[in-house]
Amino acid sequence: MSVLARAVSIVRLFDTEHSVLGVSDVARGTGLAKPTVHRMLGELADLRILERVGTRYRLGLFLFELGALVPENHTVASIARPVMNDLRETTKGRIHLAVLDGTQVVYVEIVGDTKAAIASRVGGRLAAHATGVGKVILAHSPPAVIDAVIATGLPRYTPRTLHTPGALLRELAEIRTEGQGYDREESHLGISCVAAPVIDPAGQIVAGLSITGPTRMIDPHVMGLAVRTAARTIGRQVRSSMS
Amino acid sequence: MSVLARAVSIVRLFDTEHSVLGVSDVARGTGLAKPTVHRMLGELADLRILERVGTRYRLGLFLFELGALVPENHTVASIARPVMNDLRETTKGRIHLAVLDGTQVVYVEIVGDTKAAIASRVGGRLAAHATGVGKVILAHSPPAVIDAVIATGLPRYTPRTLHTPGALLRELAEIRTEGQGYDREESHLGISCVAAPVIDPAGQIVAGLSITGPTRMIDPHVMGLAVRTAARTIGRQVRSSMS
DNA sequence: GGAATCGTTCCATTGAATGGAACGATTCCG
DNA sequence: CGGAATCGTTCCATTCAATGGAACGATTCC
Repeated sequence: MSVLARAVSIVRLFDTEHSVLGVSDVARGTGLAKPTVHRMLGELADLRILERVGTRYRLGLFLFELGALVPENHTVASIARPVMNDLRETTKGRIHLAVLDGTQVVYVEIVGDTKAAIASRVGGRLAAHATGVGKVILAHSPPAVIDAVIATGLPRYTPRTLHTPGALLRELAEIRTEGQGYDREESHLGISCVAAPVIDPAGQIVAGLSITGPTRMIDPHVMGLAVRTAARTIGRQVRSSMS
Repeated sequence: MSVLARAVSIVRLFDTEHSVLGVSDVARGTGLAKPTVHRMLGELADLRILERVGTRYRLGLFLFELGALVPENHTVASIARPVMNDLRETTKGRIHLAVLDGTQVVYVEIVGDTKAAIASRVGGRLAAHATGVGKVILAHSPPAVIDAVIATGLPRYTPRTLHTPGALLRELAEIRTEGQGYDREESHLGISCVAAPVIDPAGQIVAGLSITGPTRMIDPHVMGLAVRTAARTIGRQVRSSMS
């Protein structure tokens, strides 16, 4: 196993539930020997990837700086933020911007009350087939991308999650026709959204944008036009290549 | 030189001006042999730290996900955002939240028009002594921290930058007395700010908060109270340990 | 107060990593 | 348009960065 792979396996252990870890925690989590972990944690701290706190470690500021430079954040999210703020003001919903990564979506920006019952988190991931933003992205993706999602077995998150290939493919066709998609309590019970695709001037799907909230507060007919308009505004300003 | 150090030297080459780089670019930038760079870039791509685009590379989404978990972002910035939004609404300024890292401040959140003449960027750095947020943090830091800043030689960024130890120390004493600090065109000509310290319930300085804008739009007397109040609100909600 | 677990150090051994040489592919420029 | 320059890529003999068992003192737990 390479040194880089070992280092990444260490860094991956840190998450919202485990923000500070010690040598033995990491040795157990990675299966690496304690002296190896000890030496590697020290080196990651020297490189500012981790930060030492007493005898334990946490993720370091350098990762935040690098994260700020990743094109999805530096370019797409930066362009989207003002439009998302406007959408938030007019709809009072929680506005999500997400990109596809493999078979999951990663939330690159969220505007609105983060303490609500909705579990999404900037940097967090959810299965694409179970989210509105994910389904609008899939609707504009090549067949190989859709096949990969279907190959995950389409696990259910609520009883309303689409879990058969037929149901998903019909839904995607409908999204293409209508220009917008929905999460009808498919990722969380009680939570719904209206979503639209963010498409760049070259015609490439870049992200999904959605208005999310408690089901009783989401009016698809009224909000669909708003989110599609906002998605268009964002798409027009995103260059084809996130470089 | 260790493998991790080499990998970090590669990743450090990517910035706002160089978002996509090739094998030879990286070999020149790091001094590493091309086969070494080629193999390492491939491995960083496999680990999702970088992403391959044609025959070149860019920073990968995994770094964004890690960046979202860094406590300064996940905890401090998340707590601060709603208050910063309010401050933005009432003052029309650009609101900065920054933490100290060594002798520089790193901007962990910025609310307001990012296209303005102000060069700050989330994830970006500036010398602490030349910024309002930096000086309010220094005013509440141990002497060793201040000494380290003085040891940098206090470079000037504009003719108004405080560049002698005496001037800086007097300014820090005044900030302690008054409870707020200023950037009087010290980092950029034509740009000023009013700043206040974010102090947690344990009495520890955590961050600096500021209202920033063209000098003519910054009224210290009126805005000082607002930013100090906002900083207090944020400080009260931040736990002592960012864990 | 003793057992369990922590973090830390040492160093003989190992295999991951290196980079010069060479190659085909692509771009540049006269 | 063709040759030079530069690109990315592959090979593999050689090297030294990295490993982890053993052992230790420190700290925590019961």
